[in-house]
Formats: sequence, C-alpha cells, structure tokens
Amino acid sequence: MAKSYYQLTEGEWSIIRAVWKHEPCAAPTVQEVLVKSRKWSYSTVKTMMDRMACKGLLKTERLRNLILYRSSITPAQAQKGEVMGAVKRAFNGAMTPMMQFLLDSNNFTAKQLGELETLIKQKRKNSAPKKSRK
Amino acid sequence: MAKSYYQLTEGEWSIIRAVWKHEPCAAPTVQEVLVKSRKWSYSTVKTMMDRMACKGLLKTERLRNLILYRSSITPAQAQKGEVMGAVKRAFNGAMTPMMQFLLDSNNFTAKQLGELETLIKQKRKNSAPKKSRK
DNA sequence: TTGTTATCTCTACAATTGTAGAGCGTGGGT
DNA sequence: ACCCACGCTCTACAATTGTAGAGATAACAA
Repeated sequence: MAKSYYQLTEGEWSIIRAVWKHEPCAAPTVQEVLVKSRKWSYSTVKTMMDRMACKGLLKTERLRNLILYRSSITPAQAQKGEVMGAVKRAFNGAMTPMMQFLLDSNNFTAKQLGELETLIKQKRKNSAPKKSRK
Repeated sequence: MAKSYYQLTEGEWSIIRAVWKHEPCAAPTVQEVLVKSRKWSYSTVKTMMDRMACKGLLKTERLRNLILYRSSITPAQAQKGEVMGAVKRAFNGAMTPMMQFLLDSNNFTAKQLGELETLIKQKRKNSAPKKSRK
C-alpha cells in the first residue's frame, strides 16, 4: 500500500506547489515559475524534481525528448502529512491539544473565531448520525 | 533578539523532551532515558546534545568534570515553531485554513468537538474587550 | 600508586537536502 | 549538411542530520 504520510521538505513544497498549479508541466516551466521566489537554476530544479519522482512524489511521462511531470499526491495529502508530522512531533500525536494550542497562541480575530465556531457546529451535526464509510 | 522560531528535527525533539522532563541533567541520564525508544548509544546522544547547545537549544553548565544541560526553549516555544513551520509550508501561513483542514480531516469525536466549541466560546469572550498587552 | 569506572572529546561516515556546472543529444531552421 | 536552442544527463560538492567507535581524563577505591 502507498505510504500513509509524505513529509515534504521546504524545497519539495516549493516544487510541488508549482507542479500543482501547472501540471502537466516540464522542468523548465517549473524553473521559470520558481526563479522569482527561490533563485534556483535549471539544474537545481531538475535535480529536485527527479529526486521527487524517485520518491513517488511526482510522476513522469516522456514525450519524445521532453519529460512531463505531474504530482502523484494531492495538496490535501501533502497537507495531511505535514500536519500529522507536526502533531506527532510536538503534541505526542494528540490532535486536541494541538487545536487548543493553536487557539491559545494565535490571536485569532473575533470574526475568525466565529467562523471556526460555525464550522464546529456543522461538524457536530454531521458527525453522529452518519455511518462512517471508510 | 532571539530567533523567532526554532524548527527541531525528529531527533532533537526526542532529546529535548527528555531534557524537559529531567533537567538539569547530564548526557548519560538522557541516554538512559532514551535508549528504550531510540536505541541510541551514548556518543549519539552526546553529539546531538552538543550540537543543540551550539544552536542555542540547550544550555550547558560545567560542574567539575560533569556537564549539566538545561533547555533554553520552553515546550510552548518549540511547539509554536513546529506549528508555524507547518502552517507556513502547507497553508501558506494562514492559520484559519489550517484549522479548517484539521477539523475536516481528522475524525474528532463528538465529545472532542464539544470541548473545542467550549474553548472557542471562552476565547471569544476574552478576546474583544482586553487591551492586548504584547 | 594503580586500577576502575564514569564521562567526556575527537573524529568519522553515510544519507539527505540544497545547489549547480559541464557536456550531450536532437529537432528545427537555413 | 550544419549549427543552434533547448532540454536532458551526469557528476559534484557543502551543510545538516543520524549514528557511533576509540581514546583521553578524572575521580575514587583499594
């Protein structure tokens, strides 16, 4: 089965964000996109992308002499990996304390708090009755 | 001013957790504590701790031939670093979407959701009127 | 004084990550 | 037929992280 969580590095995040936005795309495209933020040369970008393909983060397809890349994980998967990693390292895997910490330490505006409250209300409504289809 | 966020690695987390629990403590103590979970030799632990001291994550004090270590950052600081890193990488720095994602993707029990709701209510009550003392 | 033990210091090495140059192949224009 | 872009491949190197052995030291026991 596929790995449950992917932990991307800083650089990998940069790359995959660009890929998500432009896929299917070739390495030069990604490099052009990224050269503004990270001042990476073509070689740098290409190397990272190939390494990511090895790890299963990207897929490749060869069209004549051009190589096209696509992401093999979704933004949600990557986000989940990131979050699960953080909660595991910093909160011993416990979600609720993490939420608590977030609420305590980041000055949310009253409006944001309101939004969150609404979200939770919805969750609660939908949670109980549904037969969870795994 | 001190660095705003510390991003600990997996290994550093293991070490500093042990230090928090036992500080002030010497390297052999930490090694004994950790040998069950991570099977690290003394050298491994000592090397990491010294590197962490270099980085400012730990402080050292020399008592005769013994070196005592203490943490120089609190659990809350480390947690904040971890969380901020995650939100920066995976959510472009935006807290609310992260919260949203957490709520969506992790099956909180109804009870947990209730707790969170309570927490938020409290936050809201306390947020508006206070003059924020930075 | 000498041995023993607990710690420390020094050095090293592999894997990963960030970074990039040098050169190669090929398809398209002239 | 030939050259030029463009994209690719190969190779390399430094920093960080995880990992640990070998040897130096110092305090204490006998």
